[in-house]
Amino acid sequence: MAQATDRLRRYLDDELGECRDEDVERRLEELGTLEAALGSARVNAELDVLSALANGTRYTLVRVLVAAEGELCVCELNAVVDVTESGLSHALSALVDAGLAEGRKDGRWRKYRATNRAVALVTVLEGSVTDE
Amino acid sequence: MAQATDRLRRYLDDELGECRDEDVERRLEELGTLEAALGSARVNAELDVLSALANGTRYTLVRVLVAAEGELCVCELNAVVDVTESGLSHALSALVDAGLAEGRKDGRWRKYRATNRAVALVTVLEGSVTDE
DNA sequence: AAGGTGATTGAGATTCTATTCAATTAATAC
DNA sequence: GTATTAATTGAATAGAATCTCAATCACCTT
Repeated sequence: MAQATDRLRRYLDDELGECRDEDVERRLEELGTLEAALGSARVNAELDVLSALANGTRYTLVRVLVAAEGELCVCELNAVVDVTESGLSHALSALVDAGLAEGRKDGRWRKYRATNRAVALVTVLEGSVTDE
Repeated sequence: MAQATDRLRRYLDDELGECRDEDVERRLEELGTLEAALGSARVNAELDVLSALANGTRYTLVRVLVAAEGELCVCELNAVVDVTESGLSHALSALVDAGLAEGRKDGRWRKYRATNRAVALVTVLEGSVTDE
């Protein structure tokens, strides 16, 4: 950290024309403010969601559930991803934990649907990756 | 796949009251359509973006760059993440590859900024993870 | 040109993740 | 009750991602 601070000092010296200890302190505080703007708990929550989505199997499931605009049975989802039944169950469980899917029991079948969060994220991803 | 199809057949039999071969075929095709709605190339592109974001170091960088609303020097970014200079460089490189950041050389310093894509995604993530 | 500094790159060790197999739970049918 | 099927859970392993170290490139200053 000390070395990084040295470099920052030289940078500020370059930018400001001069650089005193207080300039470095101030800039470090500004950067810390940017970082802490929303708190690490929130960043971690967002990271959990991103991590849940960042996998081919899980993202495919989310995409299909969003496209379906309603519930799909596990046995149906099994046809769209290339994993074992167990792998599918793990994937769905992770999506539920991340608030991206909801499941309910219907007799001996179990059905899942996409949450609003999933719909919002898929929509933005589609849009933002399109306008390449 | 054959076994999964058997289960799907029993499910459809349950849902429809009866189930012929063509019912299973039709449902499989419907599911395939949902999956292929946007093409795997596009899904892969979206997955690349998600993978780039789904890491503490990189997501923190994106959050800080978005919050900064402008350029930040590598030497400044070094103060907000807890990795070596090398690790920071790798992280920034991955963000650029994913279209989440842009870098430019400014004399002997190098500066990065968030792209519109990054702003859009961070905004939605903030919003969707808030309304828990 | 030489030296110093900012930043990147590639390789390797470590750490995490995704998937499968085996076992278990839950629901229905007999 | 027992059997059968749907789905989940936990443990183990194979594979991928992340980080650091060392070396290198790029730019500025003298």
